[in-house]
Amino acid sequence: MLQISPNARMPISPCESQIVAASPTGIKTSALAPNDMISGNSSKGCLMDSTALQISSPRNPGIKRRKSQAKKVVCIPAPAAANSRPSGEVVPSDLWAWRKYGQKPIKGSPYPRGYYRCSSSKGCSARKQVERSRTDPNMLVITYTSEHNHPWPTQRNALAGSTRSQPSKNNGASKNSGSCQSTQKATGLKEENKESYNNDDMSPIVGGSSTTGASVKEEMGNVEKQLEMDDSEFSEGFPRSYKPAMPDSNQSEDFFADLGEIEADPLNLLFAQGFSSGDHEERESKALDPFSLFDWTGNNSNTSFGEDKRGL
DNA sequence: CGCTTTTGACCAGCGC
DNA sequence: GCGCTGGTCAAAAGCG
Ligand SMILES: [Zn+2]
Repeated sequence: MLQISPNARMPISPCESQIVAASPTGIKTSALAPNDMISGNSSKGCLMDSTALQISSPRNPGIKRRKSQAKKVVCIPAPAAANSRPSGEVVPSDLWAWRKYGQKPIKGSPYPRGYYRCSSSKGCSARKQVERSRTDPNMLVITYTSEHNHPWPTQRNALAGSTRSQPSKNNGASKNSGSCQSTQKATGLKEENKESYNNDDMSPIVGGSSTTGASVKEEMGNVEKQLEMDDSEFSEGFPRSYKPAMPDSNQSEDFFADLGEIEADPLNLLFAQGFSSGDHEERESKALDPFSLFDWTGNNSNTSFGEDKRGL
C-alpha cells in the first residue's frame, strides 16, 4: 500500500519540526486554525503539534486531563486531489486503526471534516480529525487529539467493514457507484472524492492548486482567536519498553493517562516511508513492521526528541 | 458474526 | 433567547 511517490511526487519531506518554539504568546507558526492558514505550500507535509486547549469532553464535562488537550496538527500532501483521480484516497494515516464516527462540513472550508476514533482499544480516547486544506485541496490536515493508551500492535483484525453505498439515498437503481473501492485493511485513511462542496458563499476552489500552485487565498472571518495557545509540554517519547501485549488493560490505560500524553508519532514513520497515492485497491502489503516502527520510534523519540516522561 | 462506514439527529458552547 | 457551529452518538447497511 504505501508506495513511495507513485506519481513523481517526491517523498515529501514533512517538516516534522513540530518543536517550533512554543511561545506562550504568539505562536503563529501556523500550528492551528487548520481551516485557515495552513499549508503554505503544498508539497510537503508539515507536522506541528502541541496545541493546548482546555476543552473538556462535551459529553463528559468535568473530566479532563490534568493537562490541556494536546493537539497535533499534521499537514500532509493528499495522495490524490479531491478531483484528481478517483482512486480512493488513501493517506498514510498512522498505523493505528481508526474508525470513522462522523463527518461534517466545516464552515470556512469547502471540504468536510472526518472524525475518526481509535478502534483499537475501547478505552482509547485517541481521536483524529481529517480535513482537506482549503487552500490546498491536495493537502490533508490531520488533527490528532488525545493519545493512545495502548501500544501500537493493537491493529487487531480489522477485516470487514465497508459500506460505501448510501443506505437511504436516491438512485435506487443501485448504480455501480461504489464499484469496487476496496477496503483499507489497516483502516489507513480514506476520503471520498467530493466534488464541489459548495457551502455558503465560498466558491469551491476545487482543483485550484494541483500540486504546488498553492494559491493561498484570503480568509474570511474567524481568524481572530488564535493566539490562545500556550503549551510546551510535548510528550514525544513512547515507552518502547512496552511490547505488543496489552490489548486493553485498564492499568495500562490509567498508567498512560497518568503520564499525560505520549505518542510515537507514527507519522514520522509514515513520512519516512513516503506517501502513496491511492492507485490500486489491493494495497495491503504492509511494509511496516510493528517492531521496526517501534524501534524506529523508540530510537527517534529517544534520541532526537529526547524524553521527558522518562519517569515511568 | 464482527466490524466498518455513512448519514441524520442530538447536544453543548459561544456569540450576539 | 436564538442561531450558528462543532463534535459525538446512534441506526442501518455491507463486506469478509
Ligand atoms: Zn488507540
